[in-house]
Amino acid sequence: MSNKPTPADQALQLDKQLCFALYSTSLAMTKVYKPLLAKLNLTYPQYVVMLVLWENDSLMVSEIGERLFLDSGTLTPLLKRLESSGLITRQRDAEDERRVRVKLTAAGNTLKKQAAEIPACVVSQTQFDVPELLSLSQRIKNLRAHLMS
Amino acid sequence: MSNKPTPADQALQLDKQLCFALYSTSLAMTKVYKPLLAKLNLTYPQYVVMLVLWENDSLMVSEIGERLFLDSGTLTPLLKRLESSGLITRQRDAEDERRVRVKLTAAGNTLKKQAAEIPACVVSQTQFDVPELLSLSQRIKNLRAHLMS
DNA sequence: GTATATTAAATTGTACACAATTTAATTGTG
DNA sequence: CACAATTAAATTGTGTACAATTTAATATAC
Repeated sequence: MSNKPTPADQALQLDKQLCFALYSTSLAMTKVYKPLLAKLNLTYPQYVVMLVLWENDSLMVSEIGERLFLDSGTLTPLLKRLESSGLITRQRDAEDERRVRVKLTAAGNTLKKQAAEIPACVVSQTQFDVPELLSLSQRIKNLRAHLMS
Repeated sequence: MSNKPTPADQALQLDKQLCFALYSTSLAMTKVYKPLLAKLNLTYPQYVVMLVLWENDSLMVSEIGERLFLDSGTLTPLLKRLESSGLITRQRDAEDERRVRVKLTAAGNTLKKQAAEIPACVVSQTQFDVPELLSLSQRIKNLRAHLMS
C-alpha cells in the first residue's frame, strides 16, 4: 500500500505545468486590461484587433486573422461589434467579392490617442522592468513558434 | 507631415506586447493539448479541474476555484458536464448546505492513468528542455503573482 | 466554356470566462 | 430569538474561441 508519488504524478501536478501558468497568467493579464479598456469600451480581443489596424489600416479579415492567429469564426462577430461601435467599416472587396476589407473610421483612428496610455499602465502593474518584460516576451513567442510548427 | 513613430506608437505595437504573447501562446498551447485530451473526452479547462482533483480529491467548488482562479460562473456548468460524463459527483454538503462537494468517481480516478502520458507529449512538442520549461514557468507564475496583487 | 476545385467569410453549435444578479443557507448582532 | 449581513453556488447575459459546415465567388481543368 505505497503512496509514493511516481514521476507521472509529478508531471500531473498543476503547479508544474507550463500550460497552466500561461493560461492563468493570460487570464490574469486580461483582468488587468479590463478596467483600462472599459474606458475605451473595448474588450481585450477587440483591442488587439485595433492594435493591428492602428499599425496597418485597411486589411482583409484573413490578414487580421494571420496576425492574431484567429479564424473567421472568432473575427466575424467581433468585427461586427467593432463596426456597430463605429470604430471600423467592413466592405466587400470589389476586386474579389469573397473578401471583406476592414478599415478604421475617424473615431477608430482617434481612439489610438487614448489607447496610448494603456501599455505603460500595464507595465507598471507588472512591477517588472522593461528589459525583463522584453526577454520574457521573447521566450514566450519562441515557445509559441515551436508549438505552432 | 512627419510619420516618425513616437514612443507611444512603439508601445502599441502588437509584437511588443507581453500580453499578446501570453494570450496567443496560451491559445496555441491549448491547441496542442486538444488532440491529446480528445482521447479522454476532455477540454483543457476540464482537464485542469481533473488535475486538481487527482491531486486532492473531494473539494468544494470554491476550493477548486481558488486553485484555478476561476469563479462559480465558469465552474458550475463545467462541473455539470464532468458529472454527466461520469467522472465526478457533486453533492451538497450536509454540514453547510450552501457548499457543493466535488468527488472523483471510479471512472474519474481511472482516467488519471491515461492522462499520465500527456505532459511528456506536450513537453516534446515544445522542443524546450525541462530546466528551460521550469524556469519559464517560474517567471510566468511570478508575473501572475504581481498581476493579481 | 462548363464542371470541378479552391478560397474567403459567415454561420452553427459547443464550451469557456466573467460581471452582475439571484437564491438559499449560515452567521453575527442587538 | 429575530433580522440584517454575509457567504456559496447557481443563473443570466455578453463576448470570445474554434471545429465543422455552408455560402458565394473565383480559379482551374478538361
